[in-house]
Amino acid sequence: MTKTPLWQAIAESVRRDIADKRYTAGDKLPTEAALSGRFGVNRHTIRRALKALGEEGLVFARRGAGVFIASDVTEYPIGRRVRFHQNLRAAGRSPAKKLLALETRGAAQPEAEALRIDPGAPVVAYFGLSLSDDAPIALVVSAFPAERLPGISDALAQNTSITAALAAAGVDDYTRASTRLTAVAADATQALHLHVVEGAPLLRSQSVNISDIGPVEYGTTWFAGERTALIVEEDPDAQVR
Amino acid sequence: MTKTPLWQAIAESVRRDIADKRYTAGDKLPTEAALSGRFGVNRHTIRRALKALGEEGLVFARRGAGVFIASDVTEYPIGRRVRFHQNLRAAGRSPAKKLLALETRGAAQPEAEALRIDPGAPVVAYFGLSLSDDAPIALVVSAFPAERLPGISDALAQNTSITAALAAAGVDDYTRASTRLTAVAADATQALHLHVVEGAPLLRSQSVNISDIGPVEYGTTWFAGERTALIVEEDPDAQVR
DNA sequence: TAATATTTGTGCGTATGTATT
DNA sequence: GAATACATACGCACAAATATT
Repeated sequence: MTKTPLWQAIAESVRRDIADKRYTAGDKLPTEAALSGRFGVNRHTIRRALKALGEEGLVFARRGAGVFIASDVTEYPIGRRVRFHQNLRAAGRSPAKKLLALETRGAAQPEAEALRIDPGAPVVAYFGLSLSDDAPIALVVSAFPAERLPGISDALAQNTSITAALAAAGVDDYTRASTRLTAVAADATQALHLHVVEGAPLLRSQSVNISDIGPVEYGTTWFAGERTALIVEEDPDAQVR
Repeated sequence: MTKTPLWQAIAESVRRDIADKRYTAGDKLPTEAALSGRFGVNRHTIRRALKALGEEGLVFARRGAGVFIASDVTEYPIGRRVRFHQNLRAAGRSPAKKLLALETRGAAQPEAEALRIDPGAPVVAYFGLSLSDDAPIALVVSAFPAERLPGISDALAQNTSITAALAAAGVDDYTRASTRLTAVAADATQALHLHVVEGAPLLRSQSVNISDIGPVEYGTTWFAGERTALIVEEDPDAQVR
C-alpha cells in the first residue's frame, strides 16, 4: 500500500469543498496560514496543494490578497467557451463593463495617425474591462479625439457602453475600418486583469471606428485566449481566391 | 519562467507612454489613485513604480500637487515591426508553401461535424507550412472529405496550392464559412516549425470551406503571433452596433 | 481668509512568492 | 517536509502639502 502524499489529500479535500459549493466563484479561500492550521501541516504543504489546484485552473492567487476560486471551469469546460464567444463586431462591447480609468492627454504618433489628428492633440484615453459573470473577458484601451468629440470624457464616465457614450457625444452612426488581429503574450498587469498567468496567449484586436466627421475611436482589445474565441462573419457570397 | 514584479511592468508601461509622447515634459501624470485603477493594483505598487521612474530622473513628485514628467525619453528600444501581413481570406494560402505530410485516415468527431460526414469516414489530412523569404509564417492542417472529393490526395501531392488541388478535384467554386479565431500557446512541435519558443503566442484560425457539393475543407492555421497580423476586411457599409 | 477636497507621503499589519538551509 | 528569511503586494489609516471654492 503506497502512502498518499499529504498535499494530494489536502488538494482533494479543497477540491471537494469547491465542488460542493462551500466556496464559489470569486470567493477567497482561507489564507495559507489558516489552512495550514486547519490541516495541521506546514504552509509549504498547503502551497503544494494549492499549486496543483491552480494548474487545474480551479483557483488563482493574487499576491498580497489571497487565493481565489476561479470561474466555474470544472462544471462547464466546454459550455463556458461557447458562452463567451465574442462576435468581432461586438468586440469589447459586452454588456458588463468596468471602467478602470479615464484620462485626457496628448496623442502619441500611432494614435494621431489612426485618428487623423496632430501628434500631441488632446485625446481621451479609456481603460476598461469586459466581464461576464465576474469573469474577465477582455481588456480595452481606446483613444478618442477630444476636439472632434466635445464632452466625450463626461459621456464615457456616465455611460456603461462606448457606443452609448459616442451617441451622447453626437455620434450615432459609425463604421469599423479594417481590423488588425495578432496574438501576443500577456504582460504582468494584463495577466492580473484577465486572471491568466504572465505570458499566456492573448488575442489582440486593433481597429478604428469612423463616422462622417472622421475617425472617432482608435481601440485596442486584448482577449483572454483561453476563454474566448472571435467569430468572424464572412460574406456568404464572397469568393475565396 | 521568470515572473516580472508588477511594479516593474507598470514602470515599463509608463516609461513607454513617456517615450511615445503620450505624456510630455511638464505634464502631470494621472494621480496615483487613477493609475492604481487603470493597472488594477494597490497604490503602493504604483508608488514603487513611480519611485523607480523618479530615480531614473524621468518624473518628479510634488506632495499635494501630483507627479510630473521631468524630461522626454528619446531613445527607446523599438519593438520588432510586424513584417508580414496576411489577409484573412488568404490565410494559409501564401505562394511559398511546403508540403509536410499527407495522410488518409478516419475522420475525428470535430472534423466529421464540420465536414458533415460520418465519424470514421475517410478524410485526407494535409500538413503544410507557409513561408515568406524562408521565414515560417503559418502551420496549416486541413482535412478533406475523401469520398466527396475523389482524387484529392493525388491532387494535393501534385499541386503547390490547396486552391489548385481543389480545382483539379473538380471544385473551382467555394466559399469560406465563418472563421473562428483564438490565441493559443505554441506546443513543442509547432514551436519547432514556426521558429518560435515553446509557449509563444499563436493566432489560430479555424474555418470550413463549402462548395455546392457540401463542405470540402476543414482547415486550421496557426500563425506566429510575433511575425504576423491578420487584417479582417469589413464591409464598408456595415453598421457597428 | 477660511474651509474643503485632492494628492502625495508614511506607517503598520497581513498575505503570497521564492530561495535557502 | 520543516524552518527561516526576504521580496512583493494588498488594505487601511492618517499626516502633510497643495489646489479649489
